[in-house]
Amino acid sequence: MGRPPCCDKSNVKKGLWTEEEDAKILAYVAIHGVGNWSLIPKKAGLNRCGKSCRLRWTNYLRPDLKHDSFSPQEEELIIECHRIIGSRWSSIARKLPGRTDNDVKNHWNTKLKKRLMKMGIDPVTHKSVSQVLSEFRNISGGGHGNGNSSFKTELSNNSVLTQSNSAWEMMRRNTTTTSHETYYNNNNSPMIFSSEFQTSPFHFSNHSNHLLNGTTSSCSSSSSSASITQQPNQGSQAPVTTFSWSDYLLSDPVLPLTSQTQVVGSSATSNLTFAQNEPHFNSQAECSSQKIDSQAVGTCHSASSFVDEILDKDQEMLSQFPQLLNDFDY
DNA sequence: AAGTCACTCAACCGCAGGACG
DNA sequence: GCGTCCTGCGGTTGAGTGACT
Repeated sequence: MGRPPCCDKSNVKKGLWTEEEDAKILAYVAIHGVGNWSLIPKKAGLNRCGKSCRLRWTNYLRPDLKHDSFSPQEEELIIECHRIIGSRWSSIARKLPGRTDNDVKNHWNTKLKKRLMKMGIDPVTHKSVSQVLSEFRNISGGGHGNGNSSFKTELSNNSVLTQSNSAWEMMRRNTTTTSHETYYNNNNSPMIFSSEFQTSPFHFSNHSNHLLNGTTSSCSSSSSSASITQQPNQGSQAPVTTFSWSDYLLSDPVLPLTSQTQVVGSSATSNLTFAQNEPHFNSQAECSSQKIDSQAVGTCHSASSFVDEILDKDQEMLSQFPQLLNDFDY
């Protein structure tokens, strides 16, 4: 037995709103404020579903909304947030004053997604197409020939995102603090996250400008705009371990921490700057988001061999199928 | 000028979760 | 604990519009 409809849909108007209807809502809200949207249509004299009224208000009539086009800074923030947390539009919209989740979602679907595709970046994973294809080939080929198939599967399943989601929620809950929060993955690696990202201006890298200008950078360097800061060596080399996808799921924060991987928001200039204390981390231009993600979720050193393999296969594919990327059609 | 296509964006839909009695 | 109501959310749809043929 399904839930009853919120209103009698046969007797309510649907479709575009008229100026008169807008005026009624605005007049009602100006006097009574928002709340209990199911009653507002009746009280405001509207033949609309309450849900529709709420949507009209939140997406269009709210006085704090911007109705101009998205700025390059806003676009960059959307792309970066999407890379981190995926299609959680309401969370992304909260980073953009005056924008609604609907605005952000529409802008992503109509502009930003296509822009990334044109640049050869998979808009879902934010990895280069060649990387995605390479991973797909490894997965569909059963991962034979190496011992890291579980790790590959993990990558394709966005467990990085799983962690980042948790980071994001933490960020959302701490809108005023500038302290660093720490949480842990299943390797018991503390991940330090700066909630300052909440309020600070966005940091633009050269790559960001490439994104915004629609120019194409090399695939292997084009998929992340997060600044990668190499920190000085901080202790011993990370141990080499065997990965499985579950190793990258966020664990209960109350579990003890033993290892040292950190994702740190830089305190001064950048909201989305990740720093690694992994001693072998390198931030060369060839470092793809794959590499960044790998390191963000575990021990860089352990992941790097896999990443190197990916990049090698990338080169191999390019040499074998030079037209592949140019001809790739979404 | 007319028809077609592609794009944008407002609006809808259904589900999930919280609040409350 | 359960049912109901309300709100929030993400995915999807379709009307409107401009570009193109």
